[in-house]
Amino acid sequence: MKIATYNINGINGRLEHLLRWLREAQPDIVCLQELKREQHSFPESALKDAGYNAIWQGQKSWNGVAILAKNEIRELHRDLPGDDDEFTHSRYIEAFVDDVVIGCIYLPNGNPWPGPKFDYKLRWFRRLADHAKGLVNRELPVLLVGDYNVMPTELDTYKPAKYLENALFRPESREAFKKLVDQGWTDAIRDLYPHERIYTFWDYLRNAYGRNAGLRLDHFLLNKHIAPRLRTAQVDKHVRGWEHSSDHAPVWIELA
DNA sequence: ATGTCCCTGATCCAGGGA
Repeated sequence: MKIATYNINGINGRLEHLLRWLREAQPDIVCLQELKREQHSFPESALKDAGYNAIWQGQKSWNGVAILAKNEIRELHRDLPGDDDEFTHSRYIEAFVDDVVIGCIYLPNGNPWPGPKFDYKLRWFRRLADHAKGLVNRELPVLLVGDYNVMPTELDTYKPAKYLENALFRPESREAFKKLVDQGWTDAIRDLYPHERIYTFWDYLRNAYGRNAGLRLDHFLLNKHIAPRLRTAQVDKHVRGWEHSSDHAPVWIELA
């Protein structure tokens, strides 16, 4: 089983990219982030024609998450539980697909630090951790997949010193990610490749992709009922090199 | 500070977000 995540940075102008990549990669389940499209205008039929069912939580202009799958999708949540008026962004959707529970995550960016956006990121992180605590020990395979907007360690950025004041690399953000993982999750890519520099994002600025000035922001967290099934992982880096691509590349793992 | 790209809403550009 192949499970992927792709921050598409606007599905409006990127549907053809998505379809092209789906054709070549043939993932079984895909988590998408940054749809930047309203709920009613999601390209459901184009994806259906491509062989994928979908559930999604859209929003005008910003955010937006979706889960695609070749098989039946049973929706569990369209947001993190709780009806706090503070959290109005479309950043989480969760479903039961095949034999797994999968949460699709688009964590707030949080820049600039310090400031209200950074505080919001940490509050959102706490809310995710509260929910994750209830999932990690479920007697089911569970995955929390998506754009965490965190580089967990110095290995996850081409130039750590440059990011010390960046919300994606602030100690508070890294600590929040570590606390989440320490609940009992496996960071799939780091587990398979403990010492390699692996990036999933290259900024549009300053020819970052050409210089391989990347960041690892997109992560797969696996609970103990699925971590032993992990076989391989890959970043489809070439997709970032396509014309008018997203600033993220698709990333996938293969499970036995 | 800068660079680039996507989005919106009001003009063919500015401002917010990443």
